[in-house]
Amino acid sequence: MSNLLRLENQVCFPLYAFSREVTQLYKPLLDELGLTYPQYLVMLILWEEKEQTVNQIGEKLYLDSGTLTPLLKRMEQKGIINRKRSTADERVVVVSTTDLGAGMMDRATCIPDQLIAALGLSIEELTQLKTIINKALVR
Amino acid sequence: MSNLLRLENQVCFPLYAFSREVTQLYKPLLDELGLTYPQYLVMLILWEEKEQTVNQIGEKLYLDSGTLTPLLKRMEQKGIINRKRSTADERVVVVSTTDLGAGMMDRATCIPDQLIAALGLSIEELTQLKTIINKALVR
DNA sequence: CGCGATTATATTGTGCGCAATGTATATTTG
DNA sequence: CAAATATACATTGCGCACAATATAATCGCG
Repeated sequence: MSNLLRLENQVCFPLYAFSREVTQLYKPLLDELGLTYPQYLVMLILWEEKEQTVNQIGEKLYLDSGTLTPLLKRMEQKGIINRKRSTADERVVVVSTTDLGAGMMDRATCIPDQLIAALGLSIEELTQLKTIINKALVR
Repeated sequence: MSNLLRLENQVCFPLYAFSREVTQLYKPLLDELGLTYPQYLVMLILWEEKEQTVNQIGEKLYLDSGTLTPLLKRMEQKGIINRKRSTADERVVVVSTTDLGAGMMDRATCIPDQLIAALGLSIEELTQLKTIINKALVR
């Protein structure tokens, strides 16, 4: 068979497997905050900028409303974010952290370091990884 | 706020976004075969070795029966694989390609090259990416 | 102003991914 | 050999992802 079709020769399979692996590495850390990984990404955005529309969140995370609407509703249920229609434009839903959600930031500050340690890659490797991936993402 | 919590400073977010992006790049190519990306990975395994147990597939793809059982049933429905209990050990389900599934390999040979082109990364970058990720995966 | 086009979000349906649990079959051990 | 244990797969339930479509609000253009 074609060598290129061998699983061991795939470039994208390690990427796919590693991405899931990383989510698993986050899990024990995020469990303490009661967040999933996509929910954590939303919180990162809201900790930076208190008010964001669904659209803005979607553009930053490359996710559409089919994913975000139910995800944000679950976060609202947990009491960590608010969702309210903009009065200026009734189509827009503005998302913001509640006090509870804002207060979680302190407990999250240790997560990046813990995760980097769990990955077991050097800073150079991490930088290379990020550089290569960002190059492909930007296109 | 902590610099490490900024979305733009995350290492894992680009990985997560890129992994999904790559699946989207595969989509038009795999649509012609009627496969999803995880199903394509299963076919790669079966094209290499005609008979594989659910367990062997799971170990190679890092997926459990909760994912594989329904996925393999869908592939069986499409008529591209067979699932049958081993007579030697009734617990084991042996998966193999049908003639239809085996015949799809020819049409798949062009996919790796097309995908690499779509990624827009140099061979060196692809090699680096694979090396770094594999190092983290092996641990 | 009115109406077609655009925009923002929601809904529906399908397919993963994974934790937790169930069930049947094998294997090990006393 | 029987009971305990381990193994292989299936099932259930939940949370993403994403395509396709729906709905409502706004915008732009004549």
